[in-house]
Amino acid sequence: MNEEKKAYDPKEAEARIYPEWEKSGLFNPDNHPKKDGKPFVILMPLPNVTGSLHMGHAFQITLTDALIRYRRLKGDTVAWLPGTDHAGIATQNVVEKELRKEGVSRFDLGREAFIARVWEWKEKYGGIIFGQLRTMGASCDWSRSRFTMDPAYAEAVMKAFVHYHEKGLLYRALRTVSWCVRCHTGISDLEVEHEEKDAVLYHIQYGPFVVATTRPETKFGDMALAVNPRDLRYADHIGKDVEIETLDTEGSLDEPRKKKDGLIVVGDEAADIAFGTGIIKVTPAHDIADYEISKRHSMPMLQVIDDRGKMMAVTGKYAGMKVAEARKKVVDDLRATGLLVKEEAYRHNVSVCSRCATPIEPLPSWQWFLKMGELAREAKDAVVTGKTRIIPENFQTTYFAWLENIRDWCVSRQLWWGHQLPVWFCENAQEEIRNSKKEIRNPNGDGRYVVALEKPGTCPFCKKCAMKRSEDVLDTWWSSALWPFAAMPEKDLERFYPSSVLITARDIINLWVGRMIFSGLEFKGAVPFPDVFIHATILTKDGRRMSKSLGTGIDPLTLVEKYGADALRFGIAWQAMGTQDVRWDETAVMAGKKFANKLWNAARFVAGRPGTGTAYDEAKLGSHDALVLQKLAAAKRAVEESLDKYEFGQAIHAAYDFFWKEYCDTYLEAAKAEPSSETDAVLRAVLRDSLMLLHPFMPFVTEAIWTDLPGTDGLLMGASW
RNA sequence: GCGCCCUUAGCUCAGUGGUAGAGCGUUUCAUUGACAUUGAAAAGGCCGAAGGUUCGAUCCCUUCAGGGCGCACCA
Repeated sequence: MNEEKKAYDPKEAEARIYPEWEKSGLFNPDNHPKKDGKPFVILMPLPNVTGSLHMGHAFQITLTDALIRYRRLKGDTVAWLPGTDHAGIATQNVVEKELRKEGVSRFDLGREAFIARVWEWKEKYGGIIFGQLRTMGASCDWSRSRFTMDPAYAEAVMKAFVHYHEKGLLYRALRTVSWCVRCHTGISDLEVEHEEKDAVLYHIQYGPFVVATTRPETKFGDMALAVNPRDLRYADHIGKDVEIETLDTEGSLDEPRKKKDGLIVVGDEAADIAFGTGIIKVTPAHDIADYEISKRHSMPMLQVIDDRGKMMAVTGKYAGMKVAEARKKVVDDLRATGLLVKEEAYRHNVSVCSRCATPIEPLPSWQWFLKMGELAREAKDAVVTGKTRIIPENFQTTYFAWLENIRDWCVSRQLWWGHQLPVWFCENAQEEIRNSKKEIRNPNGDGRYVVALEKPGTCPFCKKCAMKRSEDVLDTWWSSALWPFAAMPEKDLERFYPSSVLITARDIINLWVGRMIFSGLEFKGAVPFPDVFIHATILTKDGRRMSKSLGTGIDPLTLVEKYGADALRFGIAWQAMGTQDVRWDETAVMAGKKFANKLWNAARFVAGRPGTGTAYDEAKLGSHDALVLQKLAAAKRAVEESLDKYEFGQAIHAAYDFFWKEYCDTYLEAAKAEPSSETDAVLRAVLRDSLMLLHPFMPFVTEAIWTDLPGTDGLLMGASW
């Protein structure tokens, strides 16, 4: 320690110490002196390869590393397993955006070249976040890092697909699904978000009835009208055709005309007597609820909007218009022909793509679905029976709500970046479809395919074609669901599965945690972790969400630059009290910087005392000495108890209070007044233990002091609690 | 719409069935002595509102107000 340096210099220490830790090999449990302890394993929630460190990561890394370092000191065999997620849609979007700047689309490049481009991008930027995690002091076992598209990982992904297919849980179907016209893919229910927006509820004349709808432009795909069977106003019409007047799609855009048509009236509980006029126009191709009604009544469907969000040929003169434009025109024409009865201002939830916020366009398409019934039941049971605890408990509600209303998981995506499905189609069958007159939008719409890890040698259907691989890829969450075990060597699997606790954010409880739970049960016969700790979300000081697009984000790296990594970690842990959202307060980080300095200077004082090299004799202790030792023991207990309950804030408050008040302000001052060699020895011993108490939260400064403290050898991170 | 959570000092948050706590901020005093990134002290709160239970409530119950979140196929 440099005697002349009165202030702690985090930059110098951090730059020096992290490489020392890495060089020591202690991050890897196999090199750790305590490699035969009880395994303590944490799976890192996979950052996207598109990612760079944000406050959410910083929060999670701080808490996880605190626990990891604590358990390592306590003598467990600790493994914190890092990795990155290929993040299908997110990454594809980023690279497409980059291409757009060059004036090219992915279609200009073609699939192969585009994927090569994404890989290039991944190689260049995919590891950036790991460097940032190092800056934060994360003590991960980098030697065990995995990427969800590593060859071994890809193999596990493919095997899981084949497994579910053989078990009859995976099937292919033509369904109206949530579709993003911008990302150009179907997405799952969990990737749909709802935004409250102002809209207009149009009341439209349908023969003798009036129907209220927010989407008049889909009327060309109407297959029926639905009323509630208990609705006395309409009950007599159920099962009957009604003649209606509707817009004529022929002719010129300038001359709106009416024509006669017929629609059947069905009785269905989905129709809410109290809403609108109580009548639904059933448009199975463009509304998921309507699709479900259509299934119950065996109706056909007619697609009128295409996968780019444009009106299709069947809409005649409206063909080619974008949805918004078509809506406006259709409303004008309805008004001109007298079919528009009323317009009503209406505030409702609009479904948007969670990736790009584009309004969802429900469309019929061929997709693969994983049957959720049995898997969901098992996933629920795991939490009900306590095999996995969700902490805090009230997040169980989120989990159960999802599992109880769950629909089959749409796992296929019409993207290029991702795990291509191990599905092989008969080319001749596809050719037939292309030549047939039937309107089948997806050329994969034929049943002649094989699900297999390897491409079949001969086509079992036509015996001559080469067979063509499905162009779809898997939902990115399919591969992350396998994270607790995929591509893990057998030797590691024995020790590291199941892991000890998962520390993650609440927005992926269902997207990720739930899916890991049923995948773990399915493939390993055991839940992947006994505890799931859901940490708080960090908000801005005025209570808004931190978001890049709103410009409300705070960059943790800037804070590290300004105050040091320990200070940031301190500030985060200090505020991690309950699980209530945290309104970010930078003064806690400043307090952390001051505290690091306090530690540093206390150590300088102790180093300057003559008697610190020896052990103290308990018999010779004075009352101050005994008291500080007693307070230390209490603080130690408080830290242990708090960390065992994932109460990080409470833990660091206890350590802070002890060190600043009891040790520095009280004991150290008393030691100045009545110096003795026993006191010097106690000063040293208590400092040593304090460093250990604080190391999980402030690893750099404690390590820096430890190295120079008499009576310690090796690194603090490898020491014993 | 249903469900969950929050409301305590100027700010961000702890906390307990029985004189209210921390960090930061504010005020006063101390200064070459580990640290001014300091020490000592002080000011500052009818613990969101109204009822109820209780000998007693900031804490338990009910209702209300404000804020947040989750879920939902109201067209």
